[in-house]
Amino acid sequence: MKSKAARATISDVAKAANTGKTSISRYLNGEQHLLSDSLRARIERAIAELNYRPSQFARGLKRGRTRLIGLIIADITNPYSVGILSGIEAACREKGFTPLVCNTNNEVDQELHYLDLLRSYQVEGIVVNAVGMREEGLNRLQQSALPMVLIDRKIPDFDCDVVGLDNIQAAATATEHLVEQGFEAILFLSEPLGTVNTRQERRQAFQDTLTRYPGIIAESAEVPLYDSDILDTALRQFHTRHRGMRKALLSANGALTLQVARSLRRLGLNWGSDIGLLGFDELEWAELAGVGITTLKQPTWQMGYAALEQVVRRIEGHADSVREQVFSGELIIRGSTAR
Amino acid sequence: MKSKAARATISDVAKAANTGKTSISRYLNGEQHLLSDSLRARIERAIAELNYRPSQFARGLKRGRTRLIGLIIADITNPYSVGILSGIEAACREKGFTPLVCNTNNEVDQELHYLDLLRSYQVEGIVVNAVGMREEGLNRLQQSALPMVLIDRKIPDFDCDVVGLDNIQAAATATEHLVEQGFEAILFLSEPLGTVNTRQERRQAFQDTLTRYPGIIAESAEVPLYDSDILDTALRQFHTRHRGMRKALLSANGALTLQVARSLRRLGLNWGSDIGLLGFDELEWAELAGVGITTLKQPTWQMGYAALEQVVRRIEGHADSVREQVFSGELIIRGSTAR
DNA sequence: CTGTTAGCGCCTTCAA
DNA sequence: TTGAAGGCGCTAACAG
Repeated sequence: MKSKAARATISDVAKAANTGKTSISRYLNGEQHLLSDSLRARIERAIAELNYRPSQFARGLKRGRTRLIGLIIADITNPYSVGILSGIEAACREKGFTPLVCNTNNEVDQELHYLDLLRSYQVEGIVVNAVGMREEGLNRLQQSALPMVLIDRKIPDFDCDVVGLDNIQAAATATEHLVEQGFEAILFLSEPLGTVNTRQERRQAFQDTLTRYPGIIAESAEVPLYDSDILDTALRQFHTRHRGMRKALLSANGALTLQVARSLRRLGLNWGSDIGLLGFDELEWAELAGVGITTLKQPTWQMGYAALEQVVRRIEGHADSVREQVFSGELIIRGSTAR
Repeated sequence: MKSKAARATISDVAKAANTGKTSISRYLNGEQHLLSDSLRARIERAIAELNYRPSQFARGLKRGRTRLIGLIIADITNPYSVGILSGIEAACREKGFTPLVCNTNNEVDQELHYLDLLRSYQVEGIVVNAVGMREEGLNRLQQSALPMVLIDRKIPDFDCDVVGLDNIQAAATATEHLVEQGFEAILFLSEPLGTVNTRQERRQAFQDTLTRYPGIIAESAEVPLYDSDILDTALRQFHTRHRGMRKALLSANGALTLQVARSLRRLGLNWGSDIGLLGFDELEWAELAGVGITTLKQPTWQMGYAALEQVVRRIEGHADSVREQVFSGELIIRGSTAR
């Protein structure tokens, strides 16, 4: 009975199977057809007996293949990110990779720290869910010639595979729904646009759509996520400015929708009756909040899965031109946009 | 401008700094005081120029210290887990470890799969939110005398550090709150108890507490998380069985609370007015759901942090007897338990 | 203070 | 069909 902590090595197995390391290595690497039946049987027994597992570290060192994939997630707390993560995880499992999850907590220096970290662990590829990420970190990424896929948003001036939502279509769908429901003034709410293409595209599509409906008032505001005063003020003013009209809010992401709902509560406004509300990103509690909140659901799991597939494709040497995969959103209608 | 993919190695740096590898290694490992100023300066320059980062793989191979910690999370989708993860992450960052996150999706074989995986990456310790670790997994774990800390629940017949909630106190607090609010019949809802000590303890404490209030009806039910029929039936029957009484539900975890709220919606019952509702685990949307849902909040972040601290302590050789760390819950009162 | 050397566990020629 | 030998990048004696 081997009770010492020392992990069995390939040599131990070789000895136990009464053969050389090479054969063990072959056995481990799918070249079993090269081995005689008896040898293979011996090897199998030895491995089982010693409870042997090859060291990924030694392997990685030797072949440069670590089977590790780095994930940079801006905010693990965000349900959007969790959906993505979940899809990536599943895909990793299927493809034989292991994700190294890094939560940057929306902080730039964490981001830099983690980029170094991922490099030092020699990840074979990176998936970046850039929600909230800023320029500096992204620039840093460009330098490493590592297979990389962006999720949700692009990096300005940097060609790279992207997996994201069809923002134009989604925002148009959402806006048109509000129009159909008879809202006369609509406020588009987003976190500060910055250089985030996702936010820009959504707002642009919102505005473009409403130019086709000249009777309808289109406004937009940029609000920081965690400043409730600013948000309260924006909403209150919008509400009083258009007294007597049917008004609606269009929130550009799920985290923001939560804040908006809280703000409406504070202001004593009810979505559905006093004001319309539609938010990007599905929320598990959307149906439970008052009369329900209409959402535009992103297929996050699929997007995560697709992103990982794409990095793996790159890792395996696919050198096609940059690929942009775009998924469709789905409108889930609830009470907050009822007539 | 070095644009080739080849990462710089310690030898490259040595060459560039016109010295030997040893000095570089010393520089990297905090033995800088052993180096002359000029040499140190040369090394610094070389490292910066080559953008060199030591390979954790080579290091791990050599020293057996991978600085990797495995996390086994039962369900990454659960906000509880996310809170834990977040605390672990922060602690890892502080202590210089990197988490390898594995989501078992509540499946026992995933758990086994990941245990092997973590072993092959030679993690130095693991933190486990166990799903159903039995015999097989246990044996493997015990053999590999790997530092390990459990979160939330224990594993039957397995001595191991644990970090969890003070279930007795928490359940008592919750139950007493319901009593104080004048509820006359209370239904304790939990996923099937199985061998999960957490669930058992909560229910036990619920029952024990109510024996002190003989006038109050105590019932309990075990419902699978994703079978809405069973849940609907349980709730409907409980409701009709005690017509005319003030009734309340006590849900044993956050994921379940969500299902309960949905079920109440389907049944047309309003929490707060038709029936009381109190759930373990804080929910970000708790205040937005109708009149609000009273919750018993667990300090998840702190629990994750503490768990990681404990593994690290073990990794560093602390051989104290098994340690059980227990955190207090906090009751957050909202409309669902109002008089 | 600095450099040389011998592996860590594994894969990969190359030779038998 | 099998095995021996060398080296991946790094650290840790051991010498200078």
